[in-house]
Amino acid sequence: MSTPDETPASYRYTSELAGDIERRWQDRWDAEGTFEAPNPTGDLAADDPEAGALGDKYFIMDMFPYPSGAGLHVGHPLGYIATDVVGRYRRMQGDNVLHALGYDAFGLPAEIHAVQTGEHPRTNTLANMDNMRRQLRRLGLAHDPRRSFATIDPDFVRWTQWIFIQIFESWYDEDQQRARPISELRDEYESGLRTAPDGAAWSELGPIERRILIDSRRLAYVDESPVNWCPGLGTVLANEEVTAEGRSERGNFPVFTRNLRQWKMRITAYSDRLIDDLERVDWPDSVKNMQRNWIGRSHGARVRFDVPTAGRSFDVFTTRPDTLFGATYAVLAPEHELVESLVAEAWPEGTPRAWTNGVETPAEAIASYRAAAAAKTDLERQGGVDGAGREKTGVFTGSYAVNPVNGEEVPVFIADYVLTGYGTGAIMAVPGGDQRDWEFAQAYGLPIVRTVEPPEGTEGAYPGEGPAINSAHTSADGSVLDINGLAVAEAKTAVVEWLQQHGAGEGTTTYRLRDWLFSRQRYWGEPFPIVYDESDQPIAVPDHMLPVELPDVPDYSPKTYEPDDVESNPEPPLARADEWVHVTLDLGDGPRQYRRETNTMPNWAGSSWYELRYTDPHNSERLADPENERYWLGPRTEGDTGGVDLYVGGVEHAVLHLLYARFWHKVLFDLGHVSSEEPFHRLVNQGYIQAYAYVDERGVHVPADEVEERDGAFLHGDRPVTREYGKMGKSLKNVVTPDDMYSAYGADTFRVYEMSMGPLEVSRPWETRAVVGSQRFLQRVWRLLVDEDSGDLRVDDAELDAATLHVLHTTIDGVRADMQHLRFNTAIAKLIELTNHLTKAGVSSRAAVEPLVLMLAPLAPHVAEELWSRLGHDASLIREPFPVADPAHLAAASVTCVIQVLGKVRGKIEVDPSIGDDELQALALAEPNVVRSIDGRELRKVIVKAPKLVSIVV
RNA sequence: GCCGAGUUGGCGGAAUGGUAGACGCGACGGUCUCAAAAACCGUUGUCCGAAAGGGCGUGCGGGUUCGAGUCCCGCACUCGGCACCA
Repeated sequence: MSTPDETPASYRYTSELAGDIERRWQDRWDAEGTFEAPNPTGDLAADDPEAGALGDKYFIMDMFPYPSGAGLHVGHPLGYIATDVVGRYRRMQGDNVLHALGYDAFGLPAEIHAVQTGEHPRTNTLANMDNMRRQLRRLGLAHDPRRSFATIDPDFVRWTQWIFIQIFESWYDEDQQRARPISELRDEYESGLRTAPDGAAWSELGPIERRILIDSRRLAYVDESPVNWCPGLGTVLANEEVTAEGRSERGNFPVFTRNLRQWKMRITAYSDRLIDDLERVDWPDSVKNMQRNWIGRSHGARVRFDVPTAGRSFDVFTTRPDTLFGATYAVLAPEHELVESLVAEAWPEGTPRAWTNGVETPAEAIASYRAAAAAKTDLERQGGVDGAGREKTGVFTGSYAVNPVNGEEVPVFIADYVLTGYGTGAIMAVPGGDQRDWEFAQAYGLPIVRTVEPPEGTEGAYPGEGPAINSAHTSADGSVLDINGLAVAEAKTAVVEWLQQHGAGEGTTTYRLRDWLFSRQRYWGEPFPIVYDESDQPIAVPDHMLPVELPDVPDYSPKTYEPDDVESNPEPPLARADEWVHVTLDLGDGPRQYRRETNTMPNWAGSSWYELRYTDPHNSERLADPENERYWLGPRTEGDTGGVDLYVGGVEHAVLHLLYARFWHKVLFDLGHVSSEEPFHRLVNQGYIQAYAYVDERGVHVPADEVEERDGAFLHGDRPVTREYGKMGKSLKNVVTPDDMYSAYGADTFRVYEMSMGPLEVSRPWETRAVVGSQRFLQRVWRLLVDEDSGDLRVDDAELDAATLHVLHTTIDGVRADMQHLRFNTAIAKLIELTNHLTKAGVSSRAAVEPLVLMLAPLAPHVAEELWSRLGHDASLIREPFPVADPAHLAAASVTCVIQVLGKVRGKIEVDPSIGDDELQALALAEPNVVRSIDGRELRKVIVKAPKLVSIVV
């Protein structure tokens, strides 16, 4: 039992006191609308809008969270705290800061929960959002609460669907390199300015043919083509959602390539702009590289190979037209559309048995090879995760094609090492220059011709640089192509030129990127604003009928199948909602029967445009008023892309969300709906907070907080356990929540600790026992200002001594620089040094502690506000100017000069900062230990960098 | 295989080409206390030395420089992305 005289100081900065302070200030901020950012126009405009009164803007965004049922662990807020520190710092610079947080609330976990419980996914999602809001509010984030939203809000869905319609109602004009309204394409067809790809005139087409022609050009279109079908999930998936192992990113089910009729978005039209505009944004190189890689632009040539016996030709794509003389056979992907027309009636005389797979006729051999390829998962087809050493298989078509540069007849194979969908789905095979072709040639006894001189001792294919060899031919018409001796680059140019002149090919560019598969067979997503009429062609739902809301259904799951059931077909849950699917609508020509699209959008839809909605979250006329969009996102200088000033989030979205959002934003830019060309101007990837987990000898995880470290060993009770490093998660029993930190230390300590652990971009392990260091720091600051026993203010108005002035102003200078560059860890270190100096010097002067409190405010806002108010200020410090260093106090009274002899430090002397070179050299040479080190040797060179360094060479 | 990032004490991490290890955790010693906790003060890369001082030290091997964690060349390892992409 404690007695009164044992009671600890009642005004110590404990977790209880911190909690009281934090809750009090959070309530006050809410009540006063402290973080509301005024808009130029609309419902969030300032009450007394003077022209230009808003000041400079700064728009900060976090990658918004998915409201998971598990709630937050201490890793989640890292980025939110960092952006909050920046926002608070910018406010103290006088900026109008837009910072808010919404919720990315459609998605699979809620749907799975709904399937299991029968509860509508909205119910559970809203409950999860409430819990997250509570956890985040306690952090004291300076968000404008009026601008929060969730992607499932009917108002938000309305504009997601509206954007879909914009994309649906537009086409990509390759000449102008931009999207244009589809009506302008129709006009061009009608006026004869443009003809259909097959040359048919508009006037000759029937109404349905016209619609099909137009529909085929839309940026959002329905298409039957190979897609990733995942029977285990019952849905199709985008390429970006399939792992390298050919499985679904969610659930890890096998994925099969199937021809299915699905919605796609023509993101490939933007390939060049998506690559080129990366130069114009301030993003980490790693993310830029991942996007470049993913889009996969490669320059090369398209070469036409004629097949005289079939009266057909096919194009191949190659990045190495210089090796064309070494093309000794050609390969088509098994799915290539020309395969059937190239298959010979019978095997030519003398066909090697290996080429036929022992089958009687080419048709049968091809059919069985194609069937076998179709039944394989992508992984099986690739023969393993590692590309090396995959066994090459294929079968001869029975036909020969003509190599255009030398007239040689080369056999045409199909083989599954050639992929449909990349390039032209057909290759010229150059075994001398490509390892895969080499392996195939070895297996099938095909000739190998080297066309680049390999280094001595080369075995196998040589894909490198070198002079061209074996590469000359004189055609029947007497024209000569001779590239022997040329280096690769020149040889490429020469061959492409020759191909162009002879109508046999041309230089071209291909991309790895495929169009974005946009439909999902799920319930919990945005319905498509699309209906079909009796001709089965899609029609956009008119704007005034938006949003198209999800119907209530008894069963939220799509039909799922055995994970490896290749023959299964997608069946979305909405297809079973008969009354919703079949509707009577008046689309301008009287009430008619229509059928609704029953797929839903992928959960990337909402995050593809949410940056826009923050700027004008309640606008019911537009997705954002142009004036508001221009103010917050518009370009600020000539050539600037515009976009969010700072976007912080995990690197896991490098090629998913960030690519999709850029694509949508560019479409909206082309169509004139936004003034910015890129959504996010500056991107920072925060690291992950990781954690140790412990496994006992049975391989079972034990609670991490019960493990003790003794003599380098880890023990759970008396049982030894082994340590693993990785994620924080329930199953690993190593979760630490923000709530744990709030109650043990308070939100400010938690914030300071997370920011002090290391650079924002770096992943690091969580260590709860180190948090106390940040608490001690805040306690020392508190103690500088407040008497722990009486609670009285200890601050006086004494003048600062020179040493304190110097420390104070170098700290201000350094902290400002660190804040500018998001180096919060070193900013905190400097604030700790200042605090320790003041503590040691016994200084509690207002002239020192006021700047300290202001500098602390972005990092530990609650305790800073509390101290600021105790210092006698009535108003919040949120817009108080951040301290500015006085250059007069940046120079120290004395400087430590380092004296090196032969590059080694041999002495240190304290000198006046304004000391001259000659005087300093004399002092240095007189220093006893320096004299001893020189040991009478002759001075060959003395480098003096006054006042910090003298370097002596003997 | 290709592309990118990284490798510094027991741990997290600091260092415009100029004192390597700021700041914090931990550990050790001390003050206060009957005692403990908290708080506060001090020590803490390593080896030799009583000390003064000296040797070694930023993944490895070279180089540039009066001087290299930092710049250049080569290599190893770790992490991330892509990958039968022609």
